[in-house]
Order: sequence, then structure tokens, then C-alpha cells
Amino acid sequence: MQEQRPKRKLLTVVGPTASGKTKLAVELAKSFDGEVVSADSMQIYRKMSIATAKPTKEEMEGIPHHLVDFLPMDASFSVSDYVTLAREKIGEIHARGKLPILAGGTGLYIQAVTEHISFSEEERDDSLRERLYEEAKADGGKALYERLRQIDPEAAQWIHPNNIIRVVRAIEIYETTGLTMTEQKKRSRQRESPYDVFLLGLNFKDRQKLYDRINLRVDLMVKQGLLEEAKEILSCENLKTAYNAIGYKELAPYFRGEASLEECLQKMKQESRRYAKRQLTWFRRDQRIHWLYPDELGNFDRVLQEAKLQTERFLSVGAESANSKESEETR
RNA sequence: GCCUCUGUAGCUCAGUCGGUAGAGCAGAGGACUGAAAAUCCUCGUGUCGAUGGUUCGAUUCCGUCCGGAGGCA
Repeated sequence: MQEQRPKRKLLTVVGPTASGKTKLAVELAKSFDGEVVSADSMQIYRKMSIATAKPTKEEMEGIPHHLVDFLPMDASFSVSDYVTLAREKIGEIHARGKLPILAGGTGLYIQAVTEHISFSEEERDDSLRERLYEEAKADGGKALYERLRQIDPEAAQWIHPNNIIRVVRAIEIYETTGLTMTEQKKRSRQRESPYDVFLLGLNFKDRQKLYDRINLRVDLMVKQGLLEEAKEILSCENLKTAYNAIGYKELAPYFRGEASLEECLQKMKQESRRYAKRQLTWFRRDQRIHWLYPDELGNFDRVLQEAKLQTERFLSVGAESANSKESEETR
């Protein structure tokens, strides 16, 4: 029989790009003696700072930020790597007696940590992937999809045949672990979360307000030296995950002399808007999120005030008695 | 002033030999468990510039007016 421990509190701040997560997380950390654990798939990379809107030293206001700015650009990285590191950091913060604040816009990362999803030991198999993609080239992935239907009909039901990345991954899971993706997903949720999670979400009632902020921020990035940064990043040869970041590939045509700067910046803004929209569809389905709307509340101070109120409430419940079954920080 | 072209979805435009219309882009909604800032799916009614006429019926033909572009003076 395991010793019963109360679940540890984990505050989480989510929202689309440019909604103000960074600022809110820092303010909450200041008020509640917290440290920030970033949940952003691009801010993890060194040197990619301006385009990813990585918080600056000044913006951090002395609050420790984890999982930001620590990976070389040519490193590959994945959710499973992220979860391992994030749990480690959260555990350390708890050990210090502080409040971990998970903040970021990468929905998958947030989900994996807050819902405590465990990933199997098996790493991905790049050569297998390559082979499968090669196969897919012949007929647009039809044969692969057919194969997936044979081995995991349930997964085939929700994975669209055109979504080759997913089809390949599902087959890869089966080939490397002998388990279907469906079975794997089931197993990934067997461990109960050690965290007592509270999620705050930032969004705007008026979508245009968010888009205006995004557009404005891109212009600001240019003033901060986006072009120089992009030139450097683009000159790096084997970018992997990092190449997906918005802000570099969009500027490539400009550096090649194939498009005007204005055109490229328009493109970058548009990609950022679409990204924000995708983030929103991801987060909107998460019923746990308590949404705050800056444009409804009027100004950031009101948002902060409301966020603090809700956080206080969250921190006080169960503080005296919590009876959760089991609790493990990491692993 | 005259002549020519033009006015159709937020934008760029196609089209209807007269039976009230469709693409691209923008935008919206959705999916999501090892690349996730990625990847993928779905969604197009708009006084067809205004107004008269011809017609069973006009966005389509004709007249007039208004807006835009160009040409000639």
C-alpha cells in the first residue's frame, strides 16, 4: 500500500499567441511565489528569440523560467521529451516549496503534462519513417492507409487518409512496439495524475482584436531585429523541428530576392493568425479551462485581478485535506 | 466634350448564346498522444452598380444615370 499524499498544485496558463500569457504568468508567479515552466515547442531553442516571442530578461522580472532557450537549433525534440523534462522541473519547483506555473501555447505539450500522459520507452524510428514515406509517394498514401485499416481500424476511423504524418506514425507505433496506436493511447492514460491542475485561458471576445495584436507584434519584431535573426537561423543547415517556426521560412523568399519584405511580412502575419486559430480550436474543447477575456474585462489589470482571485481560490481548496489515491512526481 | 473598356462573395476575377451564379485568395468551424508554430478535414446567397424598357422570365439584351480605367480632343 502506498503512502497517500495530496496532489501537488499546478497552475496553467494557456491561450493563442499574442494573447498575453507571458505577462500573466510572470505576474502570477510574483504574486504566488511561483516559477514558470514554459510549454512552447519553439521557445525551447536557443537563438530563436525574436520570432518566437521568447520572454526577455526584463520581461521575466527575475522569475525563473524553465524549458526556454536551452536546445541547439538542430536538435530534434518531441512531446515525450518535453513531458519528461517538464515533470522534472515541476517536481523540483514543488520541492522548493514554490508554485509551478505551466504557461504556453503548445496544446499538445500542455495536454500531455496536465493529463499526465505517459509515453512508452520506444523511441521513434526515423529510418522506418523514411521507408514509409517513400512508400506513400507512390500512391499518395492509399496503400499505407489500407494497411493501417488492417492493423488498427479504430485509429483509421479518425485519421484522415490524406494526413500521411498520422498514418505513418500509427504504423510506426505498431511496427516498433507491436501495439496499435489505439491500444497505446489507452495505456498512456492509465496512471493517475499527481497534479491538482487549474487552467486559466486567455482569449479575446473579438477575434479581430487578437489579430490586430498579432499583426502589430510582427511589426515590432522587425524593429527588434527579426531580419538579422532570421538570416542567421536560415543559414543554419540542418534545422529539424526548428524550421517549422513561423517567422523564418516566411522570410526566406525575401532573402532570395523573390519577394518583397512587405509580402513576406504579410505572409508571416497570416501564418501567425492561422496558428492562433488552430490553438483556439485545440484549447476550446478543453472544458477545464477558465477563460479570461481582456477585451471584455477592459484592461490587463482587470485580467490580472480576476486571474489572481481564481488562483487564490484554487490554491485554498483542498489545502487542508486532500485524499488522492497515489501520487508520484516523476515517472 | 467624344470614343472604348469596366462595375458579379471581404479581395482578384470567371460565367450565364436570357431560366436569379462559381473559382482562387481572405475568413470561419473542426480533428489532433513521439515533427504539434507541424499535419489534416469541412464550409461560398451575393439587392450579379442604380433605374427604366423588351420578355412568360433579365445579372445576362436595349436605353438612361452613377462609379472606375484608358484613349482622342
